[in-house]
Amino acid sequence: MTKMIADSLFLYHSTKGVPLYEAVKDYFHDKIRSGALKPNARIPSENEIVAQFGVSRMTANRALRELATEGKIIRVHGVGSFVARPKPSSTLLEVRNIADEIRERDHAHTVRIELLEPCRANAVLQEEFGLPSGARLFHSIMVHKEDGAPIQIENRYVNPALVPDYLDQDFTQQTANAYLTRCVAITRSDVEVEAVLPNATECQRLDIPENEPCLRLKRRTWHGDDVVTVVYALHPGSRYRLTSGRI
Amino acid sequence: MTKMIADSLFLYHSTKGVPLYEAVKDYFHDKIRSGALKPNARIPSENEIVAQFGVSRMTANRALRELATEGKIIRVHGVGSFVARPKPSSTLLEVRNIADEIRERDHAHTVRIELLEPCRANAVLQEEFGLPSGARLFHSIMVHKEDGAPIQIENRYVNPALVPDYLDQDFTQQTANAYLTRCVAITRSDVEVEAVLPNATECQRLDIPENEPCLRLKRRTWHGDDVVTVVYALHPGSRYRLTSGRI
DNA sequence: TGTCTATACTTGTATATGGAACCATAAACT
DNA sequence: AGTTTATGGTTCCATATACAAGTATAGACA
Repeated sequence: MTKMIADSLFLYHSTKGVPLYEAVKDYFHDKIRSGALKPNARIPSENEIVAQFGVSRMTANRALRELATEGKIIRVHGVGSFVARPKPSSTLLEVRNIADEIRERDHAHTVRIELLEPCRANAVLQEEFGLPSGARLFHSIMVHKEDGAPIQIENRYVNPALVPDYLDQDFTQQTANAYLTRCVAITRSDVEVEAVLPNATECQRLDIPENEPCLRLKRRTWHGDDVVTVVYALHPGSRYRLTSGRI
Repeated sequence: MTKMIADSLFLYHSTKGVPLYEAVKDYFHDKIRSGALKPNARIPSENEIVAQFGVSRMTANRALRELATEGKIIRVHGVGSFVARPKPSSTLLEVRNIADEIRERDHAHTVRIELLEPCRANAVLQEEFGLPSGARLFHSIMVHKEDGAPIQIENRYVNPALVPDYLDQDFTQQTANAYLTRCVAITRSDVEVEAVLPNATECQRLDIPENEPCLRLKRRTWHGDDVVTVVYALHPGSRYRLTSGRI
């Protein structure tokens, strides 16, 4: 009677090229997805898998271990393995580089540099960078365009200690983002998104009417414990939208 | 002379409770993070690790294999293992359940049900659900409040084929989101975020002035190939902000 | 009845061993 | 010179084996 089960495993493994441990993984993963194994249901122990499928315990172990790290099942030392509850529906939104996004749509990306100069940190920037009062920073303002239409005001502050040559770059050839990521390794970053009304200058730069709402992204990037850059990106609501790829 | 290297591994392993393969992982992970091993640099082969650290090849294998699945290194069959290039900076934004978010801030979450009835799909909804023209749907509108202040209008459409009892629920006890995720397993979802100006009704429901910009999230959730629900969530820009936890 | 103990079963780790598949390079051959 | 063939190194997979450590349960004991 172990024959039937072994056969269904064989289905997964018959197409050669699939490792045995993958076949075992897929076997249980399918049972979970189809609902045949419901949340909290018990998964056969490693030794039971050995007996039923005729594989070694180490390959059973690898199959279950990887299912666990993928969040499909939960393993409890000394007790057993159980189907994990599906994650509470939270969706991940990928905030991407504007230039890449535009190019991927096969549109033309151009940038206009409005400002590129040193400056001093005000109270807010001190807080963001975690730097002492009046610290020196670099400041740039650029307008990104998609097929000629302004789509983002990039208002960026840069830590000169980490990127001393920032002001000398030609950002029409290489976006600030690209330069910075090549210059220093990014270890962490965070983002905030909100809806705001732009001021007069911003309206003019984005070529939009006075009361058009905008998406404002604030993104901080870190190298170790140091903030590399803080960028405020302002997008006109009519021409831009954040999208989750998938998942 | 292998002694020195073995000693530095011993540092990681000396604190008992750390498995050997973890110690090996940490050893190389630290070298990568510190910059001692730069991108594309070669990592010792499994056999070299065996010789240098005196561990078995399988534990060296597990260490490197896990580093690879974590994206720290890249392994090439028949060639060797190499330090991976750090990911281009794209950040993930987690879009969460509004009620959970509020409760996590230790604030009071209340909801007011404005509408709960069957309806027919218009052209847009047909498209979203992938249903035939004039299909039946359920429609609900609720206003979520944080400590009494309106913070979200949840405008939701539900596929009756998957959730036939939607209209009979008491959504003051359990949010629609919670009910749906308990009812049917969510296999996929996507989100879009944009900035918009609310209309008069929405302003009144959110208790905000006419020209306050709002964040509008559209979220579709799937069960297999079927759309379970489409929800439009409208947040006042002054009281809400999307935030990335970390990563 | 309540408490301790032995036992069996579980996952977790570590080793030794073997073969397959893949790649680069050197050597042999045309 | 150009092509083919060995060869040594690499990752990858699978097995057999052993012990450690956690958990639950049955049974002995007070």
